Amino acid sequence: MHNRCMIDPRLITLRVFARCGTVGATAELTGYSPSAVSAQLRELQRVLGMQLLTKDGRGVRLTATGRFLVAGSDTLIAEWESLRSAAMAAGDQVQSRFGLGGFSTAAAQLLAPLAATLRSTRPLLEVQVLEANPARCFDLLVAERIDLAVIVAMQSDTYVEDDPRFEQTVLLDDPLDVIIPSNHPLASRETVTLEELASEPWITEAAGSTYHSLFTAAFTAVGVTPRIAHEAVEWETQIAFVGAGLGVGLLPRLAPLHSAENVVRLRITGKGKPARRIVAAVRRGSLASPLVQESLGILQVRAKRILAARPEDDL
Amino acid sequence: MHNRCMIDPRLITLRVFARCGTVGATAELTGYSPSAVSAQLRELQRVLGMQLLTKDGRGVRLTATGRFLVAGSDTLIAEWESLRSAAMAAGDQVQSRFGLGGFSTAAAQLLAPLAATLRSTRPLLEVQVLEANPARCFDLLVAERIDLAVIVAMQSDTYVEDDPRFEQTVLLDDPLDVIIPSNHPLASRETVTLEELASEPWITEAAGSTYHSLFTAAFTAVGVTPRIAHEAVEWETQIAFVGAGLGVGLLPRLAPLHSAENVVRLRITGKGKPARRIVAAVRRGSLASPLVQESLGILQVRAKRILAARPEDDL
DNA sequence: ATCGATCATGCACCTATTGTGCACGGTTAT
DNA sequence: ATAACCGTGCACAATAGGTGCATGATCGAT
Repeated sequence: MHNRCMIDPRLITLRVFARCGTVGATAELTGYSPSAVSAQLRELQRVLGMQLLTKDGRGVRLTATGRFLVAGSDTLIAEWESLRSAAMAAGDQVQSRFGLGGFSTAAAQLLAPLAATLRSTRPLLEVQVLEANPARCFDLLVAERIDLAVIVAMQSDTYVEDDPRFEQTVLLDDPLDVIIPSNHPLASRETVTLEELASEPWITEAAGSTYHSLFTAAFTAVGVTPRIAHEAVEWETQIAFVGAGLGVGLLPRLAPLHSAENVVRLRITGKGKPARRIVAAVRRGSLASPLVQESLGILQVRAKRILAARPEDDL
Repeated sequence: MHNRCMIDPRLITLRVFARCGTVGATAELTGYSPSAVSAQLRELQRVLGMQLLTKDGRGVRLTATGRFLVAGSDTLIAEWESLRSAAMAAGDQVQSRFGLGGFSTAAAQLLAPLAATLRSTRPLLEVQVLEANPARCFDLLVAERIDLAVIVAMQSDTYVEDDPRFEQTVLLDDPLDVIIPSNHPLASRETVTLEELASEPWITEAAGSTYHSLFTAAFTAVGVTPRIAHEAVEWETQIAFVGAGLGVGLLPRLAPLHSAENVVRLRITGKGKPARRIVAAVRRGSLASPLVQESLGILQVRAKRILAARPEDDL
């Protein structure tokens, strides 16, 4: 289970620490115990002869040298990933472990089939799927726990498109639909605009969550300020709220609506066509790896099939 | 004493193996036992999931994948050295170990003072000097046993100026003199040309040795084919041979002639002014390291002082 | 062909690196 | 003041990783 990476695991630990800021969180993310993380970082400083950490309140903080090292290590990691991938591709070799990460519907609709396919085409490959939210997926990528993540990219999210640590591939744009109670005046319509629903009570996720920013982005695009009446965490909960007549909500096309008979799904028309973008992310440099290539191919096919299954859709 | 490097030591071992071709030689060079090297390479293949070695007769040989990996790892190592050096420089940090390598007179005249200076300016730095011939110095650099080498560069040698693994700095050009018996007809002269000594019996090192190629290069430059009468390994032996009237020889200016009273040293004039070029070599990327910078500075000063001590010389 | 030399590797054994679990001291929030 | 949190040191345990020797395989020389 240990280092499949050529870079000293302690440096990886330092990188994870740089992301989450505390020894405890680093331990949780890497799978080590807090004392192990502490010892690793101490050893790293001793071996390199650098002071990387300083006491800061009840925690520790990276020194300037530490930040410098972490920042510079990005290209180092990418270089290694690139080399490893190229060597795997050049030698027609097989790797033994492959970690996947993803979030909710993405995981269900894309990762599960991918894992199943890989399991059949490469019987002796050990595939592991971890469900985690996008932010954690990136952490897991950094921590080398997973090799590929399928995540939802926000337009206005903290993650930047050109992070030197990752490479991303767009899989598909999943449009957001509106779900309203079946006894709603607009329930017989095929399509609506967000403006028409401006005065409705909305149901969304808690502020700060992954989908809340998607929600607000959709409305700011059309210049409407929605009234948020309720908050739900799971899609199922939100659907139940809508079914109970508490309000209306946004639901990605990929999220199934099977169990709710008193809720209808309407497509959104107008200038603001909100969508969530589903992308695959890998560590920078690993794109050339045969397994990553194959996986991306499978995901692309799956995405195309999903798009094709839609009746007559906007591109 | 172990990994001061962030790159997996097993990859370093693989790189050393790529240079010397046998497990035994790799073990000797890295300081491990043969079984350890064997186990390391086996582990490396298991972890990476690549077949890097193949049986070849009674030995093993790199596969195409293995060669690819080794070739690509050059930039990876350089990248790390560069990062480490930059971090050291940025953070005003000190490293604890510093390995020097060099050859014969170079070691004596340049490395010894350097080591002494470093020992005084950085008391808690552990300086280690290894005497080794140029080829082995490069091996030791690859094996991370030393960090800086002072070696003699041949014009027509196997090492290439732009090896992606090393960076080299010219320290000084050390001209070759002629040594002849003091009862020789030309002994009263100040200078001679190689043409004048074309028919003399020459004393040099065995073919294939470091200085033999320097020797032949000097003569091919003036279009003369010398008659090699005797072979000697040490300068002292050669000088003794000349003193005994067995022939004449070439001697670098830096090699001292103190103990021989019946031998005279003559400068060479004419179009072919043979010289050996003394250069400092480090792993590519480590030039930015404060210690390397300081060391190179000290060496340059020392080289300049040596040049200045010469009466009136060719540039 | 035979013998010896050379080379890689497996095995038994040992060392020491490295991880865990728990307790402790310092720091912040209530 | 008390409680919660964070990082670290320590005893102990696991295991990765080392050595030394014996073994098998191959090549060169007599």
